[in-house]
Amino acid sequence: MNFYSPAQASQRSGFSLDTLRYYEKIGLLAGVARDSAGRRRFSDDDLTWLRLLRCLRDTGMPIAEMLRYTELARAGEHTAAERRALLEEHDRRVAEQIDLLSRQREHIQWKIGIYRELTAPAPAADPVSA
Amino acid sequence: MNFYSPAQASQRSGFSLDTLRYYEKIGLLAGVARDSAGRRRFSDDDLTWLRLLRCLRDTGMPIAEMLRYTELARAGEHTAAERRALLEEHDRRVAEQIDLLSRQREHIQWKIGIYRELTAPAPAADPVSA
DNA sequence: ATTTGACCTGGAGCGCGCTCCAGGTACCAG
DNA sequence: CTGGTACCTGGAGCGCGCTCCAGGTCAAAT
Repeated sequence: MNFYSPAQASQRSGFSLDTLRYYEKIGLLAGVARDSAGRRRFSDDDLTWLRLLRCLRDTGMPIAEMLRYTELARAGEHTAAERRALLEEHDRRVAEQIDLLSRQREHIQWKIGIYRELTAPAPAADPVSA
Repeated sequence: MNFYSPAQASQRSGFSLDTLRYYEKIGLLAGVARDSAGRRRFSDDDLTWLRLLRCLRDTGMPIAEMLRYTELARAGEHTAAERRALLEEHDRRVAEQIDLLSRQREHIQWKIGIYRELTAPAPAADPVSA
């Protein structure tokens, strides 16, 4: 069982110190241990949980929904099916998101193509070289 | 040369009426024609421009940067290289974004996999059926 | 003994991107 | 003439997700 200081947890999770405190405050992160001076000591489990939160945030899940998931997780094994459904739903949205980005990216690249023709030979990607 | 009412422009662009007015106010959309009563009449060119804005927004470009692009576009042909650079930069970010989403999606799917084993036979995707 | 630095708390503030509202105008239908 | 509807304006307000701040505690280093 390793323990991590707030600074280490921040670095490993990619959340800022303030965000870690905020997440604990709103209930996304519970039961973080404290040392005698009241300072947080994050466990490996905490970090694993943070990695999941990071994943959900990165993929655009709103905090309210992460909270829902968190509460289900805390409620016990019998909520597993619901948690699974929640993640599957989210996964579908992520797939759509990727799809939209890919399609819009084609539009961008088509536009870039127009500029490539317009700006002719293309003088390397260095605007200062001239 | 077709013209479109605000409602039509909204529907075709996917931006709300308020957003269209807002975009015009901040300068993302300029030179929209008006009828005798002062109502906007969007042209095909306006809609083409809106489609580009929609594309940039969907891919996460901040408004400040769209504004920059807009100003370059208005400044004339000689800014083409800079506009191209801007889009290429954005395209790279979009690629990264897609990449991140794809990687995080794997994490989600791995997690779903765990729930699949946990919740056993999987009773079709219908939480009400039981 | 004091300084430094990492951490604590509660609560205010912020940046973004809209979204809503009040109050008004112009046109069309009955 | 009366509604009704679609639009107009300027400006206030909002939801989200942090982020910052003031004022304080503790422990190790000098």
